[in-house]
This record gives sequence, C-alpha cells and structure tokens, in this order.
Amino acid sequence: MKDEILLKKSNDDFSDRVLQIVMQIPFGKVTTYGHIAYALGSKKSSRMVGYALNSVHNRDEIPCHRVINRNGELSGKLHFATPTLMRELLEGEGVEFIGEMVNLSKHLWIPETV
DNA sequence: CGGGTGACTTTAC
DNA sequence: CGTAAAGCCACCC
Repeated sequence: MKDEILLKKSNDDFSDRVLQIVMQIPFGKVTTYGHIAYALGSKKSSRMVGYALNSVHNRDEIPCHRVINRNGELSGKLHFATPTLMRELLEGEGVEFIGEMVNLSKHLWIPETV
C-alpha cells in the first residue's frame, strides 16, 4: 500500500510529486501551493501544483481541499462540486476560518522536502 | 517547435 | 482593496 507510494518510479513527473505531498497532509491541516512547490525544489513552480491537482483523476485519494493559496484563501473552491464544499470539508476537520481565509497561523502544515 | 492557458506568487502603482 | 505585469513550468493544440 504505502510502499507502493514510496516505490513509485523515481522519475515521477512534477504532478505525481505534488499528489504524493498532498496525500501526506495530516488531518485538520492545510498547506499552500508555494510550500508544496518549495518542497519540490522550485518555489516558483507553484502554478504547476494547482495544475497538477486539476489533472488528478483519483480525487478520492487526494484531499485537494487542504491545498490553498498563500493568503489562506480557498482559490480552488470553484473547481469543486460546489463553491462551498471546500470550506465545509475544512471546517469539518476543525480548521478555523477568518472571513474567507483559513487561519494559517494555526493550521499551516509545511511538507517535508523529500 | 511555438503559442495559449492556468487551482500561483511577488512586486508595483 | 483594486488592477497590471513578470516569472515559472507542464500540458494541449
């Protein structure tokens, strides 16, 4: 199971690496596109992170709602089934919101550089 | 091979 | 708080 994830071809594309990091986000935590990109070695490729999530098919395995932009805003909410689903999922995990943004000070999770 | 696009970020005005 | 521009890189046509 998890071994398969770690054993994935070392030649993974950027997208695959993004997905693997998103999968590692702990319950009730969130991270930003920038941090994921940084963990991959290129902070400037933050756009690719969002692009990768859009390309992912197995959403059930990827908690996309835990990936937000630098402001803590749910930039990708419009890509969910409903514009409110993303926030509902996060609140359901105990994530605190400040207006339209997530309280990053409390729930920001930084991925480990693999 | 080139151009358009995008779930981003930063700086600038 | 608003728009604009540049930078970055994968994917699609």
